[in-house]
Amino acid sequence: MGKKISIAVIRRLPRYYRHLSELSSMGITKISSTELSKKMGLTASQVRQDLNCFGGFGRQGYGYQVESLFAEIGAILGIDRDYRAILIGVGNLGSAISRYLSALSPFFSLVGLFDIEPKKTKVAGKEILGMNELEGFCKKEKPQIAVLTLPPEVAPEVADRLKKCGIKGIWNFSGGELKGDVPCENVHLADSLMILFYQIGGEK
Amino acid sequence: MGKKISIAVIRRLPRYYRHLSELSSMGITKISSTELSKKMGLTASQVRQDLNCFGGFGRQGYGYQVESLFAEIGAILGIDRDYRAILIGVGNLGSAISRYLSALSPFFSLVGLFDIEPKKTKVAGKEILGMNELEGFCKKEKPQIAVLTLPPEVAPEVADRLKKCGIKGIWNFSGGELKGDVPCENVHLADSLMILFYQIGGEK
DNA sequence: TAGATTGTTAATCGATTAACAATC
DNA sequence: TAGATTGTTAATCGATTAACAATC
Repeated sequence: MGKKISIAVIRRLPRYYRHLSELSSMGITKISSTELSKKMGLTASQVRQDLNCFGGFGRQGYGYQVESLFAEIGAILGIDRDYRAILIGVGNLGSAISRYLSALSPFFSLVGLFDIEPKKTKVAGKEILGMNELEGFCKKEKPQIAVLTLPPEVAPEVADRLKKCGIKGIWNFSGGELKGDVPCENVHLADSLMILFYQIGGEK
Repeated sequence: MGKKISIAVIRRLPRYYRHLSELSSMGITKISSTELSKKMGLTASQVRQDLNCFGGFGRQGYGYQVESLFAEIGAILGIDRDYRAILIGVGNLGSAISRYLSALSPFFSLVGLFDIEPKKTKVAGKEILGMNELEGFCKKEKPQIAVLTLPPEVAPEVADRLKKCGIKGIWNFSGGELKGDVPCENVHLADSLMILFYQIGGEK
């Protein structure tokens, strides 16, 4: 019904969320689009356009209430709901991300860890299951999110299995690209590092 | 002199690099803009526009030579040069990234690890130095890149010190935003996860 | 009321797509 | 040569910025 929200706007939402959180913890209760835009390195116009995609959160002649805007953006992003996730590929990166996610509890629950070779040692207090247990586990535990910290060669195949398991979103660290209709956020570390190389290289 | 390359194009370069690498390892020697665009989910026009920002790499009536295009893009990104880096903040994520970077050797050298509390245990075969040794170390070892895997509160202050140490680029995992003129690539894990939440929430 | 600042429409800018002449 | 496909210019689309009327 309403006009579609562009991906560019969505990608700015977590930044708004972060800056509003900071303002809030500094005890600031109201902010104008101009002040917020300066803090964030945007134009005031853009701030107002962005926020108005979702509704009139401000008050003319006054500005925006920090606390309520923060809550609104959190709700739009869907921070509040309780997410359940599994992680597949418990190598170096997988272990680190596991601990990172475990620390987000109770808003976020990492309910299972999987690896091609199940290990005796626990990570983030959880045992590591073998890939053959994936389908059974998902049937029982119903995670919505799968974190892929595994090699790019196997990512597409695992993604297919996950789709059949009812996974609703993939956080992909594999470095490969996943096609298919399951929503996916890619964290391409190698790409990011290459872009840094380019930037260092100079503007040419 | 030539027209400036847009950031949108730059961000696609690592993807081209990745796909060309794959084609190359499959033994494919030539590819047309149409074929490459299909593989990557772009338009053929865009592929030609992108590549032409840097020069006429193709041949009319034929297409692009996979191997040489791969090499060209690598050179544009600056993959070849030998980078030296330090990493600051050897927690879970820092340890994992250290090991990731160590595996890139010899094209990339992680020469030093730092933490507020220097530890006895080595990570990725390297000892962990205290922050007071930062300036001296940089003077001697001349790293160009600093990887920040530390809390957002301290990131700006550390970034300032790094600038004075002659650091040319920052790979920032802190979750905070760095202002200043040192080129910086941000890996915002929390932001990425929130965007996944939004996508799962549905299109509205 | 007067001043401030939003919400929203219009103008501008830049990036993507389409078209086609050049040429291998 | 005829066919294919690039390089490049022109057209379109979408996102950002500017402007201003609405209103707190």
